[in-house]
Amino acid sequence: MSLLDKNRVLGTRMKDSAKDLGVSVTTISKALRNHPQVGSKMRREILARARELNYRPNFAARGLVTGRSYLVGLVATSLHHPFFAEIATCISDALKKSGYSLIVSLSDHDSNIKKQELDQLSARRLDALIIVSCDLRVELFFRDELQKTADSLVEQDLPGICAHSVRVDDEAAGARATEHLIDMGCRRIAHIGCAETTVGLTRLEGYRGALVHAGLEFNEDHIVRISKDDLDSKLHGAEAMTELLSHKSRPDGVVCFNDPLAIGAMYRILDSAWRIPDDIALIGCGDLYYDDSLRVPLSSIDQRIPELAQEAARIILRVLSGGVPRKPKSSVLQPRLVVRASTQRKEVGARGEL
Amino acid sequence: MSLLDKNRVLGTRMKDSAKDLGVSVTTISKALRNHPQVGSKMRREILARARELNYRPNFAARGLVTGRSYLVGLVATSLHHPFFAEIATCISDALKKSGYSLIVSLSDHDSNIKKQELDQLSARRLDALIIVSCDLRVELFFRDELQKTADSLVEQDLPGICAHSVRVDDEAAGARATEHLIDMGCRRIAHIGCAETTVGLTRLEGYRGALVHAGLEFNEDHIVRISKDDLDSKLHGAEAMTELLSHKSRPDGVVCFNDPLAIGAMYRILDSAWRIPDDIALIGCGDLYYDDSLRVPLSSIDQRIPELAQEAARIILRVLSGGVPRKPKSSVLQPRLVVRASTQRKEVGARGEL
DNA sequence: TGCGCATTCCAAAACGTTGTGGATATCTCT
DNA sequence: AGAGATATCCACAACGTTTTGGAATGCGCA
Repeated sequence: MSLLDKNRVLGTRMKDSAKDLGVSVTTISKALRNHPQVGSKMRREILARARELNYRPNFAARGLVTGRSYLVGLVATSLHHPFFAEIATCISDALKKSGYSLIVSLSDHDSNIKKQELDQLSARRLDALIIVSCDLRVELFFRDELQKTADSLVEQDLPGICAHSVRVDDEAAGARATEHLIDMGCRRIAHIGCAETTVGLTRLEGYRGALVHAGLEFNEDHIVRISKDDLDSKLHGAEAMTELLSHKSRPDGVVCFNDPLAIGAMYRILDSAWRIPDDIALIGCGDLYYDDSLRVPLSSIDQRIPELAQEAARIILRVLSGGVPRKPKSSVLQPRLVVRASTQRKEVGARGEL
Repeated sequence: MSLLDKNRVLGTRMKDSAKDLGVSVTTISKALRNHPQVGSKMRREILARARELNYRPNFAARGLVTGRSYLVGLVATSLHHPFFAEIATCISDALKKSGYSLIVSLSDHDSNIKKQELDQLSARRLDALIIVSCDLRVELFFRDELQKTADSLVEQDLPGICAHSVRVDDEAAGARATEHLIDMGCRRIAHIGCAETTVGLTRLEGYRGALVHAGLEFNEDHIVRISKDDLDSKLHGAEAMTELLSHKSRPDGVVCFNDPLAIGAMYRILDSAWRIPDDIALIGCGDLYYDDSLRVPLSSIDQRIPELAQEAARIILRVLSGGVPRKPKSSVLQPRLVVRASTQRKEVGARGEL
């Protein structure tokens, strides 16, 4: 009864076809994996029978002997943010094609990864681990464990961890956005950003660098720093814009840390009867929140998430297939400018017209 | 070298502590799982040693003998939609506590589940499968396979499949929203909905039922049907509202299929210089897109996703722990009305004032 | 002392697969 | 025909855990 039950749930085994066809399980195992040691007519016969019986290999048994689980872990803080959801979707997509499945581990409520969670993941003998997080506290827990599995991969740079790393160049993101506004003729370019995250600081650095490089003045009055928890709030974007508009030297261009902030700024600008982009050009970052109800289509910086995910998957697959670059490599993708109406001025190159 | 490599990656085994402590692996196995057959001092000793060696059980080996993978699959079309992201997060959270991990399988690009994907999932011997999808085509592929695993669970009702089911009462959602507008004194209540999905049709049914029950007229001119692909578009909400405003009998209340449509409608109403909620009361559904930049905070119907996910997890855990209600049970959660400014009229009960 | 009974431990057999080291045929070339 | 190569196939031992059916020990009790 217990045995019967098990068989029903666990499905057919190699042994079953073996008895039927009068061959050994070894031969079946090899036939199913296209091992050259088995002849073509035999292979055809075995495959046919396997299909008949609806045979599926038992991953647990296979994993036990090969030491591989064909499982990849994804650790993230949340799926609510489109950035993470997009990453998860793309990675799952890319890995699936090679027979890997994705285990997600989310630490939504408290942003710390719990000990128990870590234990679970490492007990599963994951073939690879992908960490994508803006929260550096993740690092503390994972540092010890990570060192042991060479096949891990980190999205953001976590200092002190030996792992592959794929990320987008945040400084370039800030710089590209700023340069674009400069190209469009803006001369008093403001920044609505965040000083509490690494990403925010780096983009700010890119913004500053672009200004300096173009010989423009870096004006502290043109910087508004948003708190970490208010970053996805259009309301705070609008408030920041109010502050910028109140200064004596009104900006003629605004680089925003992300799209929600930019959208908030946009509404405030329009409500104050300024024109976009003619009076004030506006650009966001992330290109995730493009919203068809926007009054002016928003230019943004594409973070190239699909390529990011694909590169991560590519590295994992290469490491796992044995063609190993054991030395952790850190690859940096260049963000891409997406120009829409919010920055597209007709009279390009007409400098200093204000 | 190959062996050495494996040991490094696979970690310490029971055998290792066994040799150290001079006990058998059986005893260790039982001690680690709090089996009563092992004495308390021995257990303490073993646990201490395991902690020292940073021992983690090998799930593959355990799964091979127990027939359980401690893996739960989640099949969804996409994580981009907040509804799915929320479900995934909550389910992962609830299962994690009992030692289960969540494997996600997304079929984003083509909405059909691919054969290969199904094979992968069933090869993993998942302990349970959760299907959450608006797309009934999923059913065709899964019907055969699902019948074999009794521990599966479906979020939406899939006809012809024998499985547990947890869902929110869509008809009630449509009805609650409509009743609320009636309570607020609305008499010409329009509906911006969708006739291409089951959910849309059921909510429409709830809307109609509430009208009839209150003795109000069901007016075909007050129904706008949005195409399945435009459901998350504020723009289409606005267009629908334009159409409603153009009719001779202007609605004094609008029930929208979801929040994005409602937000689009809201902007069109305000742009046409009508007041919300005094001239036109407005309610959405889903309560997912609450947006702090909204000009009027939007009333909505809470779909109770966390409870939905927890109920799903609870069923799974109960089935898996052996206290089995083998007969598939279908539980239906009641949606909850969330009242905000877009429907909150001061003069409640003042009926027929227009 | 000898008997029953807990308590505490263990050896051996699973679980379903893969890898190793032959064994047995079949062909090729002299 | 005989030697060597080449193609097929197979028995057996892993992999790390759980489960089963005892075996040993210590205890009270007659």
